[in-house]
Amino acid sequence: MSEIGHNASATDDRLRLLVERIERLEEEKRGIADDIRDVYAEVKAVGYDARIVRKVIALRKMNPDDRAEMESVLELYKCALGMG
Amino acid sequence: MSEIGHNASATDDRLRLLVERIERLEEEKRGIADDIRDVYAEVKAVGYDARIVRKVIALRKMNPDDRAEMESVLELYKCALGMG
Amino acid sequence: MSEIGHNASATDDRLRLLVERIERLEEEKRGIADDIRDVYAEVKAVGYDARIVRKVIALRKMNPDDRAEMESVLELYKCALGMG
Amino acid sequence: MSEIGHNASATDDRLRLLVERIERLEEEKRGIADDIRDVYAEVKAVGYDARIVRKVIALRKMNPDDRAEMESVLELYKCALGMG
DNA sequence: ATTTTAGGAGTGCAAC
DNA sequence: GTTGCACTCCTAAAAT
Repeated sequence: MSEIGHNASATDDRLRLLVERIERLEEEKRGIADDIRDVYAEVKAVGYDARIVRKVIALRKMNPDDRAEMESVLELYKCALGMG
Repeated sequence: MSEIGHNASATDDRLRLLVERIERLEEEKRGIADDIRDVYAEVKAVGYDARIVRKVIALRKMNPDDRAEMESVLELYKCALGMG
Repeated sequence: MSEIGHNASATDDRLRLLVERIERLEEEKRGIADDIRDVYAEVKAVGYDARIVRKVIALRKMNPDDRAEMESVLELYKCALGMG
Repeated sequence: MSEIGHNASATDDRLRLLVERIERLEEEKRGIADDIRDVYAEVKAVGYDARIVRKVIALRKMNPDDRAEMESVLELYKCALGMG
């Protein structure tokens, strides 16, 4: 049983270490998410519309050509639907 | 026990009925979601950009004043960030 | 220009029809979601914990194999923490 | 107009700074998400089932009371279906 | 290539 | 009214 027990323990430890690494990283990630939430709170506190700031940030993530294309297609569809 | 048994059954039935009503409604909802998916497939099949059609539909959901306001604020922020 | 105008209109109509179909379906979907909300209100009104009812319904959605797997994972977790 | 111009610039800078802080934090967050992905790759490489490891980690996140509640709900579900 | 799956974003609801 | 929570949807990665 000692052999088996030893092997099982080694396996358990390896799994445990991996799990703990992931959990630590997830905690860091959560911390950063909290920071982001705080900044959005500040955005709102100083009078900006957080929802729109989110949209702007999403737009900034796109490359300029894609953004221009998207915007022009959107205009096209809006016109087609009488929303111009 | 018959009293308790009877009460428990009545309670179980009431719960079961509520659960089954919810499940039936959820199934209906899923069916409609599937239909929507199908229409988007058709949107794409005839050459439109489904993602942008989604955006247009979201815009149509807003009342015109809110939409105008949102669009103007978005422009404002874009200019503030040199994305004009 | 009449040709172009005609084509453009036909295209516009096709888009519009698709959009309207989607909007009608989304409205139906919203109606059903409202019905579900009502049933949950009733669930709560007669004394059940709506949150737990949600969990029960989620469990009922799972197939037996997944449920069995989930249970074995629970055991695994307990063993890993010396709670076996 | 210089006053107004100055104020506008100050406002713009404030928005820009907030946006840049958010973008930096989001980049950090993405970096950590990548690290997590790497650990899961290692989990798999040494022979564990990453999907089950995910479930275990999710279970470890729950507090004991929630876990106890979940278990009792499982029982409830089984009873409701005559599997008690 | 296709299909599934996880992660993330956005939306709406309820509780405080 | 605001904050947090739950659900839904969408996108991007992974596996087959």
